Amino acid sequence: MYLESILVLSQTHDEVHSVDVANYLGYSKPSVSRAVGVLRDRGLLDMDEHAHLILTEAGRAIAEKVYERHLTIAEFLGKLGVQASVAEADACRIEHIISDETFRAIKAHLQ
Amino acid sequence: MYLESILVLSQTHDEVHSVDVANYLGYSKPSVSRAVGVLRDRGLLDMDEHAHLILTEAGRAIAEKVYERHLTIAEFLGKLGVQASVAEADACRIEHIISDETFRAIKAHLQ
DNA sequence: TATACAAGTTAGTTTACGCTAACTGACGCG
DNA sequence: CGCGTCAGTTAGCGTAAACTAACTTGTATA
Repeated sequence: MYLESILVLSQTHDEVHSVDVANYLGYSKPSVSRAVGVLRDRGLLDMDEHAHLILTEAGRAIAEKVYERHLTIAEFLGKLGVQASVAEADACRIEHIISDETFRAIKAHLQ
Repeated sequence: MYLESILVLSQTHDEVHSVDVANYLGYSKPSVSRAVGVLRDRGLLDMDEHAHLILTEAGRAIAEKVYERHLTIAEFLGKLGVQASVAEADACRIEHIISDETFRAIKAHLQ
């Protein structure tokens, strides 16, 4: 979720700070600070000297995978007749828990 | 998940014990014992003098709702072409997180 | 230049939910 | 009769991920 948020925010902001992620997700600054530390330890993002959050290649790959799932699932739910705002919210939860196989089936169904 | 397990087990067992739930879910006895305590405090189940687990009306309602979701989602994923065992596993996770609206849309689609 | 705010971190708390180890109590069997 | 086993509970641990309070630090402005 954090990686995905950074990716999404980077599409509309030149630079992404921890505080932007906190506002976007509705979390506290310390929660984001902790998460950034964990993700940095795992080699998924870096912070430059101005505290801008930069996804590494590995982090960007994960973020893009999750974001693609998000868009696909939300579109899929929309086609099932689910209201857009609800589809968004459910996509946020579903994107993290379904198997690759189920995701591929959903994607194939849309095409 | 616990309530749903008790409902499912009660379909094949005359009586459901904590240890049955533990085996079914692959959790330890203390984990089930704690969960049973929490669910009892919330008025969702009772234990009789022989430690049989009995769902209350409220508990049964939740268990049936979740179980219906499980069956419906698994069937839905099956129709999308997801392998049965994977559909089962994904249904287990999805059933707990989707909104009522999304569930209704899935159910309507099957009919 | 001093102050005040904004961003980020540190420290410590809470809740949830797994676990193991060890205790209690009932029950069957040699 | 006593002993082992099985079910359930208690106590305590670990991790994850949220929180608040309070600290640091850098920057902008009055």
